[in-house]
Amino acid sequence: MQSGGYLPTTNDVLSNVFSRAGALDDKDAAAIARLPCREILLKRENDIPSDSDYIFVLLDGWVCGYKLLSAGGRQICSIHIHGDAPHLRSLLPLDADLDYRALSDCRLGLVPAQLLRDLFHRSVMISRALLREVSISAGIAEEWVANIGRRRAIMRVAHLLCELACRLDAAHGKPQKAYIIPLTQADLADATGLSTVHVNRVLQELRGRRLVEFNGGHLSIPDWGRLVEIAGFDQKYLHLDGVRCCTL
Amino acid sequence: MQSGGYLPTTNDVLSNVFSRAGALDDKDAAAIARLPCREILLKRENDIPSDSDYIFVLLDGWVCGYKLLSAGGRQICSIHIHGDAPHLRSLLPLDADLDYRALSDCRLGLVPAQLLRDLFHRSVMISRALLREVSISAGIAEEWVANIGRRRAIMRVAHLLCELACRLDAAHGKPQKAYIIPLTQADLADATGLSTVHVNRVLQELRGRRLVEFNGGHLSIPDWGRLVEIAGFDQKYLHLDGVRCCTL
DNA sequence: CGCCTAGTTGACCAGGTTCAACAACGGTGG
DNA sequence: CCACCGTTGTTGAACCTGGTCAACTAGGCG
Repeated sequence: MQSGGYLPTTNDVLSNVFSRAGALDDKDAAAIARLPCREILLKRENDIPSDSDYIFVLLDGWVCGYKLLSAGGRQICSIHIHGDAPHLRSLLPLDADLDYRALSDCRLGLVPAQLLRDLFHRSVMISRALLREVSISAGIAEEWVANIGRRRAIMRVAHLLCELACRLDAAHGKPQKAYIIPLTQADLADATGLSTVHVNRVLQELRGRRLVEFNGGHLSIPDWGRLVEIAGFDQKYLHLDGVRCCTL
Repeated sequence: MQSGGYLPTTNDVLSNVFSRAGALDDKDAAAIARLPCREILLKRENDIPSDSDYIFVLLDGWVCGYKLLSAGGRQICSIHIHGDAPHLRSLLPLDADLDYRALSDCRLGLVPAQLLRDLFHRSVMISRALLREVSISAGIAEEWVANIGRRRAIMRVAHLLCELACRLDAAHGKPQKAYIIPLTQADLADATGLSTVHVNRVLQELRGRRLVEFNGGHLSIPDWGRLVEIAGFDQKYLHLDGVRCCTL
């Protein structure tokens, strides 16, 4: 886990997520602040127990949503950082499509699903916010389809790193000089549809071209402009409105 | 276009989509029935004009959501059939991530976006239904990520055909003997992240193994069980609850 | 008839995979 | 303190899936 001094609570994260679509009124804000939450710690590589009575939000650390294929192999379909609430989708009575796993040691907040569901039914702003979240995550998945389906290996990896850098900038509210990204090369491979060996070679190529340094979970991007260019990256799909993203 | 005698109206389609998450009360049903709608015809290969004042639903024919990449090439990220309302997501004031294009001649229903937005703000059932739709489409996009990222060419094509067959079955309310799928091999290629030449070879292989006949837009599946098996297909992610899908 | 689109085929090529071995590192237990 | 182990990253060589290019066929339609 990486965050500095201050530790956000589960209620903070929920209130932040729900107000992204527009300010909440006092009643909703109070209801969210009153939700009884519980925290748990999870070690890297552990699956998040899927308990349909609770929704988790990510307070600190990294999580991915993944699928194991019958043919063998794993595909990571989504990556989440502190402050994300990917699991909100499970408020709907749809079977879970994804399993979630900790990519780093992490801290999760658990909220009783039924209470959130009640909130969603009562408040227009909250249902709108939820819709917005799910809608954005659908857009990200579609960008991943395009990334994996139609880009070369080097572009794929560059594109993913661009996305993660932008989202970290947004989460911190300002452009970062360097990033802590606790993914292994195997994780990158499973997220980009490549083999770990090839991810390794691609990273060397990116390093050789002075575009990216990625070592031991530490990412730095000496030339953001050129990286964006070769990745074909356009951050619009992330909808990080308001937050100026990365250095231009 | 393919549907037989009866022609659903835009209001029919909306009411059907919105009641998938649970029965609508009389007030909502009436409000939907009262929405003023307009129909337009669109020729194959034409983009659907993106007018943020209107939401389109697909009354007849096929449509895809796609992206053009800066590196060149097109990726189809979603495919839609009659009765689908993919564009509902644009009720949110988020920039459109996808462009939509007719894969066949088709008939669209246009609904004033603001009226739908009002409905969404007033009705819990409708907001829930919308969330459900968007959530399912996110799940489908994630399955596509896994399909393109981690499956061989033959599995990818087989998987896509399985998905389309299931969705057509569901749209018609019962398993079909054969399917009309007006996609070219180039369309299949852009949806699966392959080249058209390779899609051609894969289709020959599938035909050679007596698993799939696909010619001139006509699909038949002599051995559904084996096709599902080699595709690694599991229809759960489509959430076509209630409709028994395809022949087992 | 000529044109355009969709499908088909062959030859060649390259991007990426696979396998295997090894290096670097940190953690753990004796 | 060191030996051992597991994990992650790195390298090389062989291989192969799938891409590219180019030519050709078959229909459909003005």
